[in-house]
Amino acid sequence: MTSSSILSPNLLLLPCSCRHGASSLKRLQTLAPTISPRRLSSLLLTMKRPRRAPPPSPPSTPPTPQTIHRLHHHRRRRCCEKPVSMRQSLAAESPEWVPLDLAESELSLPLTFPTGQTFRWKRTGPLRFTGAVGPHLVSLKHLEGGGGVAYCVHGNRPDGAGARSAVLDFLNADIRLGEIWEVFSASDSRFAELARLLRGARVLRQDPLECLIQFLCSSNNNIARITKMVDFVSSLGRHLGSVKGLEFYEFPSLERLLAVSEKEFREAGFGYRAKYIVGTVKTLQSKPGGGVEWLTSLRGLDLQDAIAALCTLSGVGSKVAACVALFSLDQHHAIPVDTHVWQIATRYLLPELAGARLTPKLSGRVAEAFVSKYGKYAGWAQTMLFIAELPSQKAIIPSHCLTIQEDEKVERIDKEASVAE
DNA sequence: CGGTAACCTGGGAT
DNA sequence: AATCCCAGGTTAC
Repeated sequence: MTSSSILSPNLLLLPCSCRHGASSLKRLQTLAPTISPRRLSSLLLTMKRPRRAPPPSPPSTPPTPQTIHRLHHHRRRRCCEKPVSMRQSLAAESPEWVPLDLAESELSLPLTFPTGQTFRWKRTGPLRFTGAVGPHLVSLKHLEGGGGVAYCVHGNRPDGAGARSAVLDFLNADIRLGEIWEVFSASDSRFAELARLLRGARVLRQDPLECLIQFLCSSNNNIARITKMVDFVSSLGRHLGSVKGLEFYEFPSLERLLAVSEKEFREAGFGYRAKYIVGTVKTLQSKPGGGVEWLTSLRGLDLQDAIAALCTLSGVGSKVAACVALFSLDQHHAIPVDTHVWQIATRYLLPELAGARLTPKLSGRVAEAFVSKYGKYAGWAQTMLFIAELPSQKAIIPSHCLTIQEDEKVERIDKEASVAE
């Protein structure tokens, strides 16, 4: 989301070159292949790691590959399920809703799903969203009276028993939002004010391949078309069912994606991103042990190494890499810096840079500033601040909390114009 | 090395 | 109606 989409029409005079970043890492690697990835990343990504905090390692969610995860679920605890006949009769019209043990303050669906983290979940009710979690077709909804969130599994899959833990894993349920926000709020009064309004805005823990392909589609693109493209990719996967007239699919495997040509992606409207996807899929497939395994292994790396590794993939620059790292690789202090985050940062974190244009180097400084202010969960803080600026949240955010207020637009334009002269 | 134009496409503004 | 601008950027000069 760039400033203009938020601020709308009269920012036409803003220089658009601010989003023309050079990417660098990949190019450097081709120019200087002898330099190690670690060295490269330190050259390009000045992002600091939190000072004392060791990487978080939630006890109940080890970095197990998703595939093993599924097999695991497949094998256990089938005895606890209801008889198949009963489940079948129930599922068609009135699915069985099971409460998740998550307080309202820990998960707000409208503040989590339609906020640009994933394009695969669809709104299937006022307070209800539906999507795939691995092989499970799941709906989530808020219970009435602030009773938290419940889920249901559609389609009577035989391994439905694994759905609950898969959903909790996907929701990053081991991370206590209340606790980390408390820390942010203590040192940041603006955060504290927004936090009250945006209670329950979480960072998801998506499947890495699924996340990567989605954000590969996102570059220099708009939400509507990204969604269309992601829908196309999804339709290559196994059909899981339909809810409220919407079709849902398991995300296609790497092997399935490998079978799609650049031409096919282009014809499906991917534009130049077709090349990126085909290239990335091919590179992944060539990794020893398999691309999925390789991606998952990035969960265990330091942030800078994970980013550097992702940036070796075609079409992945620092922004996409940070999104994948934050939304799927447990890199809680990854900061996806776009022009919008830039606006927030130059106003609240780095006022001395106000007016400058966003370059890769400065984007590194922004990330650094977020991490030194918010610590090991800086990415979560950034996500909440980002959500606050979304047009869809405007209604619930008082204007004095917004980075750029209505009456400032004119001033900004004037400033830009005078700079240009 | 740091800055810039080019890249697909479709919707909305001028 | 034709044209320009823009969209959660990355790549190649």
